Amino acid sequence: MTWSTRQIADLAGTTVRAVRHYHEVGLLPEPERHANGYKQYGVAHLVRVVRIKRLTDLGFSLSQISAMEDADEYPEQELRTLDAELAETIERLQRVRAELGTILREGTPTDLPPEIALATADVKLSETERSLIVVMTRVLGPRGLRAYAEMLRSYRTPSEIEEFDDLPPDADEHTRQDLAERLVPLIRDLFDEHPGLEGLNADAPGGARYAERTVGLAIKDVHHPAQLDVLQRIARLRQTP
Amino acid sequence: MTWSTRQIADLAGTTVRAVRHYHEVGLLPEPERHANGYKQYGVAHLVRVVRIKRLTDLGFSLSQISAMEDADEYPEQELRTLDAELAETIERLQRVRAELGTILREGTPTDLPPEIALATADVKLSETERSLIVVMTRVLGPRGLRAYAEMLRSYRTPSEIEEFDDLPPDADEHTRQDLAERLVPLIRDLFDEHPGLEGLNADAPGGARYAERTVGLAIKDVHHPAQLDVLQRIARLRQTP
DNA sequence: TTGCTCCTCACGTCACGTGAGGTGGC
DNA sequence: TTGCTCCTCACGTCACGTGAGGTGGC
Repeated sequence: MTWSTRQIADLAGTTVRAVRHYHEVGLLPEPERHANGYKQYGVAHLVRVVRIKRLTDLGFSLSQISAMEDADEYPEQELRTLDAELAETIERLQRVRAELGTILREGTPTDLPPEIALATADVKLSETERSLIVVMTRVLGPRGLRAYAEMLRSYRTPSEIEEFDDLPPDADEHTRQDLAERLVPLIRDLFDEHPGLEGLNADAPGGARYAERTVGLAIKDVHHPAQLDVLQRIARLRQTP
Repeated sequence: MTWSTRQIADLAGTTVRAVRHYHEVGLLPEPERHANGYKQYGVAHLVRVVRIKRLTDLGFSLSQISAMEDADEYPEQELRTLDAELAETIERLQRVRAELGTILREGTPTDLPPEIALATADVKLSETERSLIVVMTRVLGPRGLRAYAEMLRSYRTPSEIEEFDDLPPDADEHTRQDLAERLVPLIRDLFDEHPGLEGLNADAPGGARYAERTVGLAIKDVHHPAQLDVLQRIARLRQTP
């Protein structure tokens, strides 16, 4: 008598499968059956399913609900914990929305962290530059990142860097030495204009050495031998003025 | 050369298992391997994992990310859709929090819908009464529910109803008739004081007939034959004044 | 016989988590 | 030999969704 599975599901505002699932996990006792094997639910079952539905809608897990039924006292602690979790989730989602807002307003790329993305909003960068920026964002500390972003804000790829990026792998020594010599002053200017670049990796989370090694590996990975040779020449030129 | 699985995972701020999962679903190409079978990731892989991490943190699913990589144009539509979904989620969670707030402030039970829970906040009810209220909340429409809640607000279980709830299953005819006769005027008063009770199920979502049948079944379920006999006597008494 | 409702397996979903069992270089 | 890191299965998580295949009464 009374109700079939579909009927309590509809009455409780849930699905047939959910009701069966509550049987499976032991949250809802199985009712008696009709001669043909059909389940027959009563008011007590409906009350339980409605309760489960209410609590899952609030955000409780089935095992929490199960524990609360067992405890059988007013679940104040659980309610407060859930409320705090919801507050945290809401805050996180609001931060995400704020970020989505900037992305949509500024048309910033989706693959860089917010600050850096904003700093590079109206800067054209090569693939290589973008890749190395990503690596930087992963090894720098907050202060280093800010200094780096500040530098990027006024950065415009010089034609010499374009030359460097497009350097043929078989470029002869003269070409490489010449390019190195023309790059050195640019780098000097960059450091002069942005003193923050000096101690860039001072607050790197993994340590300055780790940051340095990581960026070094990245640089080796994205450049071919001729380009690496130019970089070595630059290093030598900067050491012996 | 360059990085092991653990190393890109750490650099990207994710887990080794996540990186492997991205291989499994085809979001991340497998890198070359060292002689011993160890994977060797490069900058391109790191950039990709960081991008995936950013997008999943924003709330995109892996298949959405996959589709966005294929499309390769600025995913404005997707960003807007996600933003709208987040706005909706936030609103829902805020409603839930508001409800949790009332529950915590008023100490209302967690198994009744908000309005009704408030209406019955300082009313002592028997198990049977509570069960039938739950059933009512599932069959009434919004207007019916409001009228019902309004009635409950001033409801105090009369001693005759307590008698009815505690009626022994083998109560003799005289007892049952006497109880029925004493209950009739109470019910009349209830309807007189709350005219809204008249068309209670007029806006029931499943139809008035369905609501009536459902509540009828519920009443049959929670009472024993002696009690049902009293209810029949009441019905007869009310029809022939 | 056809439709409709109910039933019980049992695999699928999503983004990984978590061992189990084995290998390679110090 | 012991520790550490890496590897590949492969099952587990959570709350159900979704068929597959079969039954019972009109």
